[in-house]
Amino acid sequence: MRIGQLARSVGVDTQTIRFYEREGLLPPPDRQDNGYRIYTERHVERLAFIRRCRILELSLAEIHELQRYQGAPHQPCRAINTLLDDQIAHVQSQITDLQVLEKQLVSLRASCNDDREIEACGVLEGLSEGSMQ
Amino acid sequence: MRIGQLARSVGVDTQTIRFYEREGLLPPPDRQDNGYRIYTERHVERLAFIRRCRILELSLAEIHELQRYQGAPHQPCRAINTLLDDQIAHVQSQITDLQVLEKQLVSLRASCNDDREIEACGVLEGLSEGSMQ
DNA sequence: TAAAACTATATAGTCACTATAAGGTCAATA
DNA sequence: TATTGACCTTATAGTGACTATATAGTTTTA
Repeated sequence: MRIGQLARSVGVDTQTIRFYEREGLLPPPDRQDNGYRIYTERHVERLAFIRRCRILELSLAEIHELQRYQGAPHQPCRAINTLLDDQIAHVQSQITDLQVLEKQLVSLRASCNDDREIEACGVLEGLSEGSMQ
Repeated sequence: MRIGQLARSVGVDTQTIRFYEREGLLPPPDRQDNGYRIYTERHVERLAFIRRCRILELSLAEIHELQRYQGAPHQPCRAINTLLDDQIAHVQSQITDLQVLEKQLVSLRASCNDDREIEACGVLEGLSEGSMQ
């Protein structure tokens, strides 16, 4: 299949596919005489793998790492689980940070309604005078 | 004061200060004969305002917008509150997304322990076979 | 036959910095 | 006096994961 069909079947842009190839995440496929890339089922699977990892917000470097593990099937899988544990910890800390941020924003928002002049706006005041922790 | 002292007093890098100046967020200060920037208390306040906004994850464009409002003190402050409401909504949706992500990661992680070979690793299997929703 | 849909490469833009290079200025010290 | 070190200047490139644009060649469809 050509790049457009691969793109549609996995749900990514053709540009993204070429980008993954340049980055070494997707092996360079054979070419037709006219230079068009021709992909196989293997490529579909490989690209789908990448996308699933991206949905889980693994970085391209981490995906690269996972691909290296795939090439060494008889090694222990501890490193894979560590990678995932790190990602879980990272996501959890992001959630915590955002919850703090939300509280700050909501509290700032509560300091004003919509019927004032900017001069008297509690929000701008709060931001200007550093009444944040 | 010079750029280093401003940087220390607000807790940013000198590069970041010059960057904000280039971006139009911080007004260009006067210069000494040797070309060094000299800052006033006004600049300290202005920079601190920017940093407080950044802590709340407002974009530089949004901070720019807030600064424009500061120059029009007799306009209604509805737009400011809308900006904040949008930011709150954005943060809340990020939190929701990350919570879904965390569930997926934890569930994937539960499919393996550390004592297998990569070939049998439940994590890699889960990622490869698309057993995700 | 001509238009449309597709493919190719190369290059620049996004965001908010951060890093690096290459150099000028100033005060204190050897 | 020479030099070290801390500070300042500008310009340019890099980060991550794409996304957009420009330009051109090819295939398919009307």
